[in-house]
Amino acid sequence: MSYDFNAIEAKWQKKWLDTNAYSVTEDPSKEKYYCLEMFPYPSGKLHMGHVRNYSIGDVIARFKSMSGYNVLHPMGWDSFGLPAENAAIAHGIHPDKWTTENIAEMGYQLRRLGLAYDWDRELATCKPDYYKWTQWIFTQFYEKGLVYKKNAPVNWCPSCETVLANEQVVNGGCERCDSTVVKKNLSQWYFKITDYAERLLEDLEKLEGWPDKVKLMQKNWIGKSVGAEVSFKIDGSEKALDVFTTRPDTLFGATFMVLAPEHPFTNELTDGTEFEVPVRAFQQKLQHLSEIERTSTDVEKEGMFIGRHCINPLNGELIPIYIANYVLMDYGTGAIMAVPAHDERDFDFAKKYDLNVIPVVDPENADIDVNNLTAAFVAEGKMINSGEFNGMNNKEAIEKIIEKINGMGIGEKTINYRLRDWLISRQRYWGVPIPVVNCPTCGEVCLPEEQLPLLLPTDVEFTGKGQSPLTTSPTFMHTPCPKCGEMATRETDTMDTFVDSSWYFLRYCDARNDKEVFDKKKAEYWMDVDQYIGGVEHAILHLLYARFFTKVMYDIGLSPVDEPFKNLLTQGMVLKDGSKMSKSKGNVVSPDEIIKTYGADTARLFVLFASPPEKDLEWSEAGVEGAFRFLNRVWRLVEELMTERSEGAVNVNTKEEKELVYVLNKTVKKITEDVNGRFNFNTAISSIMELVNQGYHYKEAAKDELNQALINEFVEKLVIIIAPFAPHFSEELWEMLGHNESVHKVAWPTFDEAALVKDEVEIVLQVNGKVRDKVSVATSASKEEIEALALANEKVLNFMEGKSIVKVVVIPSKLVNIVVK
RNA sequence: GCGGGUGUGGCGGAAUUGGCAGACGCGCUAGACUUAGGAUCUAGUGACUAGUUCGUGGGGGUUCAAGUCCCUCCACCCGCACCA
Repeated sequence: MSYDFNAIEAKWQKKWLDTNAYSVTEDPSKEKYYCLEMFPYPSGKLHMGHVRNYSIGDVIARFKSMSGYNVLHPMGWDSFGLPAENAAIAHGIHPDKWTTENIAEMGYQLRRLGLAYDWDRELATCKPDYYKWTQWIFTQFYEKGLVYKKNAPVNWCPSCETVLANEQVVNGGCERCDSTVVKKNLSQWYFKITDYAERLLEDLEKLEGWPDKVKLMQKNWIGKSVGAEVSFKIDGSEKALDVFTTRPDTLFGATFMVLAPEHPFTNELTDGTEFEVPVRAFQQKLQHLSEIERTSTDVEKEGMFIGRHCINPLNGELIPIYIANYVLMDYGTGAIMAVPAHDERDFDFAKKYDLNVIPVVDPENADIDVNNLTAAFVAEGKMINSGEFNGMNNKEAIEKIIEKINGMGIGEKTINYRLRDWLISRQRYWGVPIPVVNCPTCGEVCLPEEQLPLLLPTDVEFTGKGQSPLTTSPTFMHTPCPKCGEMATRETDTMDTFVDSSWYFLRYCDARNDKEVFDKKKAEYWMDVDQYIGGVEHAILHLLYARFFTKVMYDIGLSPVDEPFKNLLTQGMVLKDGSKMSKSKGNVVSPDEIIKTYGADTARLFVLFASPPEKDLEWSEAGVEGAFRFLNRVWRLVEELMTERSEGAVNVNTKEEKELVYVLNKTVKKITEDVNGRFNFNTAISSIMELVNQGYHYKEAAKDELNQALINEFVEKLVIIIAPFAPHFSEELWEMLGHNESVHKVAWPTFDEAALVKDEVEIVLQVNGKVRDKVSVATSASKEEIEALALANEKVLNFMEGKSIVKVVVIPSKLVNIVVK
């Protein structure tokens, strides 16, 4: 017979819900703890990744709460997005209906897992009471000059028929549907995240509680390069070509210039010349390539001379101008000075087109042989072929040459970032409408706060083709200009859903506020998020955008902090048979089924026990059964010991009793350390298992002479320390033990340091580093006593026979190593 | 190509400070209880040539002592990918 998890879980879930058990308010007398898991997209059903994510968060929240913190642990829905709209197109269900139903279903599943959320703060980004404030924040950013509209070549997914941010293009394909992304010229809205590039980079250092991996990924994504912009006069023209280089020291080695084929000078310099036709052909060819074909390092470098030259400002040499596929328009100035001797890419290109190679940096101990170069020399060295700079270390020359060109008025030190501005326009319905109208007289006008929320219209057609569905709504499109009252047209783009999730953690602080975005006082109490938990797939996108939003809102005076997440835990994936659970692979295990068969407590316990949180977790049906068996084992033990206990002071006499007290204290210490910041839930649970095993041993050994006060302490502490992991189970046992208050309101147990000191310790005896025997020694024994004991040990003597002692190493309370020869 | 990570029994994983490798769980073996056992309890379970043996991806090194530190090689995973 197993314990009746169905009845127990239903009973306590109802009670927690009816009593708002985990709802919190600001309480200045208590220290706060904000525990947050990345909110889900309501796709239909929870998957095991959710179960894992939320189980981890729940243990932390419950543990912190029992440790005396005022814990904010909210949940909500990232509920705008494409799948809802695709469902509308495919099945004729309105996205709002589809989403609402999914939220209901998944919300039920979350409650079924027994997660300790403050449901009073539940939010959904697709609801007007939330997106009103997303729109309002947009207008605040607009006022600060951090939002702008620009006509630019953008990443276009032909299948989703929408624009994608750079971050949403994965291997040249759409992050969502994998279709090949193409470039398209469109007028689009951007957030000026590049204005914050330096701070987003610098402040990574503040984030001590973040995994290095994530910080490094963000650092690389921001991609700061320090260098110089240099102006090269074009021969036979008044114009000059600007290039960015990180190696101004190699200026004398520039033997050709390369423009991106889209560079405005390309056409300007070739129009009406013999080069016009071939250049156009080359441009056309590149345009038809996908992003990945265009930019992959595997693609062979290709280009052509366009008939003109630049003049090297330092030595007056004429340098031919090329266009080539490997120079990108949207980084730096879209043009480079090519130094084949010291840059791999330029070297490859020069080899292919037989261009001049002039080395200007020599390795310290050898001379470069120009004629036999097989690769560019990219390391540090000594300047050569560089006029007045010869002999200098090249690092030093960087500074000197920048000084020089600065003095000539043709260049200066510059910093470039790989990070691009954040394109937020989406030609889609199911998102936040951009709160802007285009007025024939006033131009672009943001809606004032009293006109927000700008609601999504309902009279739209979902064709899945062409422009934003909002253009099909006659009631939406036309409106008086908020400034002059003349008839104007609305923006029809909606915002990228990453905008919605960039500030939701702030809204949780005051989720029901309909007067302002949130009460700053409340945000001051709760922010920052003490622990954020989610998948590593959000290492760049979501986490970078959320940091950006928080910084801007901090600068505007809205957010009390300029970094949102103090500590970040990135949990691994849930795998089955070695690969990620997916419908197409047919290896999905549904949380519902597991809960039905074993209960939520078992499901939680398994995902926490099977693997440390940041590693991938291999699903195992046998492992789930093991977790279930363990809970039953605890249940029986508590049930059997329940009647054998009595309150009162614990007197410990027998060896068995001492051992139980020792293990009990050790376990409390271990779990506290494992759960608190280290998040080793797997070892925390294994130590509870050891404690339970010890409980059985004690029961067996003591038979009829059970120490009733000790049993009471053991049973109660056992139930308490299991509480964060198996909340319903422990709640029921706690009630059976005669308590009226929830076990989750009980203070986390402390441990007695003194109980961890044993009278005797086991010492390992080694001869030449190999274990030969183990002996029990009084903990207080001196080094000399231990050594004497070791040297008198029969087994040790056996192994020393006929040899002489070289050295004896004694580590108190641990081991003795006798080195013999 | 660049950057980061991982590698321990039949399996998932422990070993937090250089100090007994394999905690805990799964699986397996045996016993007890039982009409029965896919329940439960108890015991055992790294390998073999059974040793003063070998063993943490391979090879080398430092140390009285190495999964842990150093060098080197291999395999797999993740991120970025012509960023001048």
